[in-house]
Amino acid sequence: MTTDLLLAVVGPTAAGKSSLALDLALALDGEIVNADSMQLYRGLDIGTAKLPPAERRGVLHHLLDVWDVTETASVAEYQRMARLVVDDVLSRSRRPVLVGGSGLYLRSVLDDLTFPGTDPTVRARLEDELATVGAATLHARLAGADPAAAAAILPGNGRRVVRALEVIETTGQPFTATLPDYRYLRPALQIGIDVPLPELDRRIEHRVDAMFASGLVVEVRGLLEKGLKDGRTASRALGYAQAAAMLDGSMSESDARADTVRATRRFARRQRSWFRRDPRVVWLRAGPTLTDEALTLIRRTIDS
RNA sequence: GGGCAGGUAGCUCAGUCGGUACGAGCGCCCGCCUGAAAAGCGGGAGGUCGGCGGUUCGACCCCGCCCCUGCCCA
Repeated sequence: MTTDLLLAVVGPTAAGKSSLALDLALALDGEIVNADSMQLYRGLDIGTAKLPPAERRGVLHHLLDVWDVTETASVAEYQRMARLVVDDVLSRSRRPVLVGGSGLYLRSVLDDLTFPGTDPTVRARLEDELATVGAATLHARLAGADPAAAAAILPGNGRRVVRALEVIETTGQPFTATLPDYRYLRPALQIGIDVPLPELDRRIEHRVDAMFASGLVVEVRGLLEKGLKDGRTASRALGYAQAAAMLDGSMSESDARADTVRATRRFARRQRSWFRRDPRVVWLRAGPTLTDEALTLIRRTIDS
């Protein structure tokens, strides 16, 4: 009997995670813990498909609206917050239900990941170098300092090369460039929602249309006044970047919409490949019996 | 009816002064991923070059006819 089982609802965007999570939380005395990097932002509502308070059916939601749009997202910070929340929920004998499509964020909670610290000064200097000398040069330097990391990071991936160099410089330790094996820190069950690709693509298109129709552009106009442009992460959110481009006249509305659909589809594929890789995810087909199947699976897991 | 431009990867377009299409961007498929992860990075599959005929050892590139698209003239 596992009383402290952690639940997670995962899968690509627009698969129906929020809805299933809500059903599960209602049936199991659960509380939702957001694991979506963009829903952590205050004000990113329509474009992130954040469930409006009125539709939360009384279920407690954690880790929504905690970052200002100008802040840069950070898994490490999310990890700290999420672990505190999970412990708190469990301490009240409630069941945490993590929901979100940010794979690394999920793993930062479920698995034993430790993120080495960061140093803004070192980071800024390296990013500056990246801009001037290019990724290949920095990768060559990495090869000298940490051959294993260099072998694991592709030379063109400037971002990761910079991060690796930053860690090596600030900690004096080599950079671990590969994720740890799939092993839960504490009992957990990840339920993946499986939606056939053509169907998923259709849902994405409808969702994007609905977002534009229900005021995404107005939302973005307001966020721009709050400094969205200065936000390194939030400004790149799907739909937000496009709506902003539309507002500054560099993109037509129909292009913004089409580009958002395209980018979201690509994103969904990246999510799929991330979650499919994790052998622990139990996939259930989207459909009318999804909630029941999930509940059966959960009860069986708890009793075993 | 006449003139001009053009018809090359799913799309937009390069290209070969005749010698097996060097293609590019986007899209598509697949994968990677430890402090930006809705980000970042990589791999792959797709064209026989509008159609027919001719010239030539050899044509996508030359010639003829035809079809299609756009613009112009009438």
